[in-house]
Amino acid sequence: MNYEPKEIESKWQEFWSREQIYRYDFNSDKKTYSIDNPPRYASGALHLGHATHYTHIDIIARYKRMSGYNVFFPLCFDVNGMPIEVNVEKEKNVKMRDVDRHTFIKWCEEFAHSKIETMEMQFRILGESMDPSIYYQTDSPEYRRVTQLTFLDMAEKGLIYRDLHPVNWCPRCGTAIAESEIEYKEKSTKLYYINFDIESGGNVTIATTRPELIPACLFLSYNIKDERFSSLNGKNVIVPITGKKVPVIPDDSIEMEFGTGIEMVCSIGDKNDLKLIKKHGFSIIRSMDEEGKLTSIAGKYAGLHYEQARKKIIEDLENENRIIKVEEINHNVGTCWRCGTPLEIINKEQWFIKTLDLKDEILKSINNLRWFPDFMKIRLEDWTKNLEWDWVVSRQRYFATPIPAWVCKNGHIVYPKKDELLKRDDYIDPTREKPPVERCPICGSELLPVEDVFDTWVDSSISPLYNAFLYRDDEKFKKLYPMSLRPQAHDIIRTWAFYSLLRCKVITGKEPWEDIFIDGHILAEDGRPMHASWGNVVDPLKIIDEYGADAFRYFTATCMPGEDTPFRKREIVHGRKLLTKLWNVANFIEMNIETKIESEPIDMMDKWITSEFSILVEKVTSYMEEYRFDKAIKEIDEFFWHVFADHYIEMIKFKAKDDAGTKATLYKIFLGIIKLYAPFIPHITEEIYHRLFSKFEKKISVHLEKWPEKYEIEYLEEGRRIKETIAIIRRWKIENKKNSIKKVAIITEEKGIYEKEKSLVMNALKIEDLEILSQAHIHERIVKAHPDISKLGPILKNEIHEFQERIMNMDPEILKNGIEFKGRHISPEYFKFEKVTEFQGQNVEILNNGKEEILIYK
RNA sequence: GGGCCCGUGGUCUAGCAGGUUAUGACGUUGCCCUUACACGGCGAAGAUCACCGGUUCGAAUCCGGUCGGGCCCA
Repeated sequence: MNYEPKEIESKWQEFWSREQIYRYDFNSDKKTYSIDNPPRYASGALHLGHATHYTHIDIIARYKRMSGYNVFFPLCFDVNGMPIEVNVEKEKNVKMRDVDRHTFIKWCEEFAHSKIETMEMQFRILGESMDPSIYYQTDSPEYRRVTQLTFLDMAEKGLIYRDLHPVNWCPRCGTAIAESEIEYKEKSTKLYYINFDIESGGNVTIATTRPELIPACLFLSYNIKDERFSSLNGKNVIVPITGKKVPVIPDDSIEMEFGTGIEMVCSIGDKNDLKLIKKHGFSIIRSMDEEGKLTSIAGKYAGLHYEQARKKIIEDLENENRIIKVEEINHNVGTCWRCGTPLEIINKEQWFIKTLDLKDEILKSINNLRWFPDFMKIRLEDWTKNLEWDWVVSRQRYFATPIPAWVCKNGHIVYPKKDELLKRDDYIDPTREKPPVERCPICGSELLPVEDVFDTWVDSSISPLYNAFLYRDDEKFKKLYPMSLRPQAHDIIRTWAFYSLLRCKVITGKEPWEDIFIDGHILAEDGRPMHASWGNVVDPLKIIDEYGADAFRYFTATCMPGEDTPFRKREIVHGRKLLTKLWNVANFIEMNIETKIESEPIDMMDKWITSEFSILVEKVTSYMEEYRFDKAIKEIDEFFWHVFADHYIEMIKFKAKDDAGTKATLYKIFLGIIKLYAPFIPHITEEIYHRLFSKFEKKISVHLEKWPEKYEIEYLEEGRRIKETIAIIRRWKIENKKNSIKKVAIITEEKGIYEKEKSLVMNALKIEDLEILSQAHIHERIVKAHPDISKLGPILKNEIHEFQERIMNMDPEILKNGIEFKGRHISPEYFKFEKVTEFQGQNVEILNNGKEEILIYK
C-alpha cells in the first residue's frame, strides 16, 4: 500500500484554508514572528527558484508557529513595473507610448490581477501557509499611498533632489527608453577621419561616426598600450569648429584597431563615452535636446536637428580640408524598438534620493542585522562602501507609483501636503489632480504635473513599513516593527536589501529586521542557470503533479541555503521514498495503538530511543534557528529511518501489541517525528496526525501542535551498545541465512544492562538460549592449513607438489610457525589457516562489537 | 576588471574554528519477499577531496598562486 499524495494533499490544502489555520492574530499575547515575505511578482509563470524560495520561507513560518510564535506571513504580490507592461504590449499588440497613459495603466492592472488567482493557486499547491487576512499587493491605492508618504518624508528630510542624468532617448518619439526596450541593429554608417590640430604644433587624425557631436567633444583618448600616440599624452588639441582646447587622455578600453586608434569622447556619443567621461572626472554637458536638436554649446549650429547639423559641419570641415577619408562601416546601433530611430543618450532632469550621504549609517545598520549565511553581509558592505552615485528613482514609464509632485518651468518643486495624504486612503496621481497651490509659490509660474513614476524598488523597499502599518496604525507598528526576518535571494542584495535598509532606517531610525536570510538560486540539472533558450527549464508544477508537493518540498529542504543548487530529481525521488517509509511506519504503529496510551516508556530500550529522540530535537532545533533546513532534515531522516525504523521498531516489534511501555514509546516518539517533519512535509504529516494522533491530542491540525521538547537522557550509551549487539547478530543471521539461533553467549563487563533486556535480545533475534557471562576462556584451534599456491608457486616452482604432499598429513597446529623445506623457511604467510573457536568444548563463532564478544554456538 | 561563492567516488552532495576507516543520495553489484515497507532490509565495490606551492609532526579543511564554473557590479 503506497502513499498516493494527490488527493491527500488537496484535501488538506482545502482544510487549512477553510479552518484558517495560518491566521495572524493581532490580539494574541504570543510573541510575534514577522516575515517580510517577498511579494510574488505578478507576471504569472512559477519558476523552480520561486517555488524553492517560498517553500523555504514557509518552512520557517511553520517551524516558528510550532515554536509558539504568532506568525505574520502575508500573502502578497508585486504588481508594478516593466515586465507587466511588456506583457501587455505583447498581449494587445501595441506599444505603450502609442496608447493613452491611463488606458494603458488600466490594461496593466487587468493583466496583473488576472494572474493573481493563478499564482494563489500555485502557492496553495505548494502547501504554502501564507495568510490571506494580511494580504497586500503593491499597486493597491493603500500601498502606493505609503510609498508616496515615505517619499514625502524623505523630501522633508532634504534627501530628495532633481538633477540632470543621462537617459536613453528616442528623439522621434520624444521619450526615454528603458534598457530592455533598446533594439540593437546592424547599420551601415559613414566613418569620418578628421584632422585635429595639436596645440603645440602638428595634427592628429581621429575617426568618428558622429561629426555633429564635435562641439560636445570633451577630450581625445587612445589605448594606453598604443605607442603610436604616447607622445600626445598630456598634450592639448584644438577642437575644430569651436576652437576649444581639450586634453588627450589614454585609457585601456579604447580599441586600437578601430579607425585610427584615437577617438574623440563627446557628451554624449554613446555608452562608452559616458563611462569614460565619468571615469576621467568630466561633467556631462547637455549637447542635444529632447527633439534631437543641438543646444547652445553648438554655437552657430544650435537649434539645428542633429542630421542637418551633421551636413553643415561636414561641409565646414571639408572647406577647412580637415576630412581625410570617409569609410562605409557596419555598426551596431541601439535603436528604438518601436520606430527604429537610433537612440541618443541625453541629459534629462531626473529625481534622486541622496544615498551617498547615508553610507556610514547604512554600514552600521548592516552590522546590526544577523545574516544567514553570514558571508552575504560582505557583499552588501562592499557594495555600500563602493557606492559612487545617488539613487535615480524616476522612470519614464506608466505602470508604477506616480511621483507625487508638480514642477514649474524654473524647476521649483511643489509637493502635496503630507497631512492631506495621511488622511486619504488612496494615492496622488499628479497627472490627474491639481497641485495644492495654483501657481509656483517661488516664481509664480504655472505648475506642471510630474509624469515620471518611481523605480519599482521605491515601492519594494518599503515592504517592512507597509507590513508594519506605518502611517496606518501606531499600535500595530509597535508590535510588528522591526520585523523578525527578511528572506530573499542573493541576486537582489544590492537592490532590495540595500534600498529597504536605507529607506526604513531613514524613516524610522531603526533597521527593518532582526535577521536576514539569503537564499541561493536553483540551477538546471546541468548546473547552468535555467534559460528557455537552453531548453533546460524545469516546471515545478509538473514535478508536483508527478511526485506531490511534499516530495518537492523535501528537495527544497535539502538545498543548502545561500548556495546555488542544481535541480536534483533524484532528491525528489528520494523524498517520495521517504514519504512511503513514513506511511508504512504509520501503518505499523496504527496496528498497535487503538486506545489512548496511559503508560510511559519503562524498559531500558524504550528509554534509550527516547533519549536519542531528545538529542535529535536539540540538534534539529538549533539547525532550524540558523535556517539550516538541509542539516535539520538530514538529522531527522537519519533518526527516523535508520535508528527508529531500522533498529528500534525491528527490536520491539515482537512485543508491540502487548507491552504498554513500548506502545507508549512508539506513540510518543512517532508523534514527535511527525511534528519535526511537519514544517517540511506538511501534507503527509497532517494526514498521519489525523489518522493516529488527533483523537488523543485534541488539536485540529498538526500545524497547531507544539514543537517537541527534550526529555531526560537515560541509558543512552547502554542502549547504543545493545542496539549494536543486536545489529551484529542480525547481520550474522542474514549472512549465514539463519532464521533463529540455538545458543548465544555474550561476554561483557556490563552484565547488568544485558540482564535488563535479556528477553528483548532473545525475542528480537529468535535466540533460544542466551547466556550472559562476565568472562570466558575461548580456545582457538587450527583445523586445516591451505598452502597459498599463487605465492608459493614462484618460489618452489616444480617442487610444489612434493611440498603439498609433505604437509598433507601434518598437524596444522605445527604450521602456524612456518616450516623448513629443502633448506628454505616457508613462513606462515604462505598459508591460509582454517580455524575453529571452541568454548566450553563446543564450536563457536566470535563476533565483536568493540566492547564485548558475542559467541554464537554452532 | 572588482567583490563574493563554488570545484570532493560514474553523477550530485555533506564535512572545511587541521588529526574521521571522508557523509549521504542516485547509479552499479551480492544476498534476503524475516508477522509496516522490495519506493524495503543487510552487505560490497567505487574518491590521488580541480591543479601547483607554502605553513604544520599532520591539510579536503589554513595561507598564496593557477585553472574552471556561478551571481552581482563595472
